[in-house]
Amino acid sequence: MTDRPVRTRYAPSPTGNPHVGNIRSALFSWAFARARGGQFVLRIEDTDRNRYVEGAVEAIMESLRWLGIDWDEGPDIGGPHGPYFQSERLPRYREAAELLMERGRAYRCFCTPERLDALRASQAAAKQPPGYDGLCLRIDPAESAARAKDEPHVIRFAMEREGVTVLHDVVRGEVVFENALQDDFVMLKSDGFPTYHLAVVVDDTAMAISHCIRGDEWISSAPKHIQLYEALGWEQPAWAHLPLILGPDHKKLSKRSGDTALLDYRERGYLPEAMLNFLAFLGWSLDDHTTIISAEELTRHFDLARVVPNPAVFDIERLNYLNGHYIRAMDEERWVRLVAEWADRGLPASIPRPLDEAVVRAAAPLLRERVTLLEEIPGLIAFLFTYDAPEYETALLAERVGDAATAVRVLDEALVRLDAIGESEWTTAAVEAALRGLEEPLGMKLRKFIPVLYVAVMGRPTGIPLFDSAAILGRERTLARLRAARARLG
RNA sequence: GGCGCAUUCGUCUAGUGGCCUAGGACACCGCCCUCUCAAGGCGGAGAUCAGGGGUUCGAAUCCCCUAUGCGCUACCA
Repeated sequence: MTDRPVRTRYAPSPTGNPHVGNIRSALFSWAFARARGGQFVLRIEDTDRNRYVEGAVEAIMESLRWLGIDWDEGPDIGGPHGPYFQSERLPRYREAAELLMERGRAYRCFCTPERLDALRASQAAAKQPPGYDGLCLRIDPAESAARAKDEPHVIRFAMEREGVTVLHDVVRGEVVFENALQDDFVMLKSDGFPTYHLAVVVDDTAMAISHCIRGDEWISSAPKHIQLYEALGWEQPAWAHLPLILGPDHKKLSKRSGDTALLDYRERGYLPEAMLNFLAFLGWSLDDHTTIISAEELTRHFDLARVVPNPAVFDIERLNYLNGHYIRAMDEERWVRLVAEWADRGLPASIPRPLDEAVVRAAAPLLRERVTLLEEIPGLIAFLFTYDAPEYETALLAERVGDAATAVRVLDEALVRLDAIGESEWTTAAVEAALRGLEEPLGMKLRKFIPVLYVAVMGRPTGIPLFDSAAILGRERTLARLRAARARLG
């Protein structure tokens, strides 16, 4: 079962933007294949024409690429087991269905959706377990074939009803299912498309998938797949059902329990390595202390044996921490590029483009320790790109020092000292020296009065370091802002 | 309702009979550092291992029962 070469796959349906839970499954499948020197396949399960969403395939590939998950075979690059769209593999499913009919393990069902609905309703009313009642199973094969010519029908799999079906799961061990409780599920729909159950078995076999790694929501249908493998006489892959990822409400992560599309996180300024690191430890661990891991290390050490069985809550705080960590860890050039990109994207249109590269470059190192999400960048440096300080409440000037009179003294003294610095000597060090010199005459610590100047210069009492900011702004703009603040106080 | 899975600090987890008076990380609190805010350093609080029975010299680790949570129960995946 596991002595085959390792081949795993990620097989999403193109029904929208992939969610983080889904991508986590892709990540584990990929990491496992890479760790074992195997292959990773991307297959698109587009068997439900009603739920197909335009652009979803592109979004799936974009999501994987963003995290650096690469595939060896797939819809875009082809491969020896193509095609990789299930909608293009219809004959294979029909072939399998027919083989099963010949073997007496499948039958046509002519029941209408209405009858099925009514059946379910009456079963529910009678507190009976829902399931097909086998009406069409009793139709004579000859009659069935005749009716099939012009009557819409599906093909159902005849589940074994005696005994039990045992799932040997890599993460959960042995799971036993009572066959008497099973249902003759539809495997080929009336439109000729297969349902997931048939398609996954046919394709995983055709594509030589060695490990079926998927979310835990699939575990209840595992007996369907196992019986299909047995009826077809094919070798099962090793099974691994991954724990679900829960939202803050402790329910399976979905649209209603918060935003979950992977790419949304990119838009908000999360780094791919932070997301990958975060996802890697949702349901898996390397050892008793590692919390930071790179894609390279993950693909070297990942092992299904260390996947835990219990569901994990998606903790955004942890993701935020990791994002900050990777921002601080990246090399200087990349950081400058990111600052430029996000500033350009988020700064008001009133600021002329292209943005002053020297300012961006000077501000970048000041931003590094203060940014958690890239989207915070514009707000922190907008004041560097305008002549005047951003709008602010005048009262803010005096807030930290207690009273307006003190704020006035601070501004007056600062103006005198700063004004004494010549245009050519205007540097961070000079500004710092001048302002530190204020402690004496003002009779208070720098930390006590400096918030006044922060507000005057950047419109807020907090932000990137003031001395550097003043240096970047230049003598004229800095003095103008201090004078403007002084004027506000009368 | 039925079936299935799960249950260690608020959260992610370590732990496979003695190394556990349960370790790490995020978040939280305090101190230090400090031009604000952060970042960083140091320290703290936080889990009677869901509850109850067993087995054993000894259990978070093995067995049984209960509770709770979640998942599935479609011609969706």
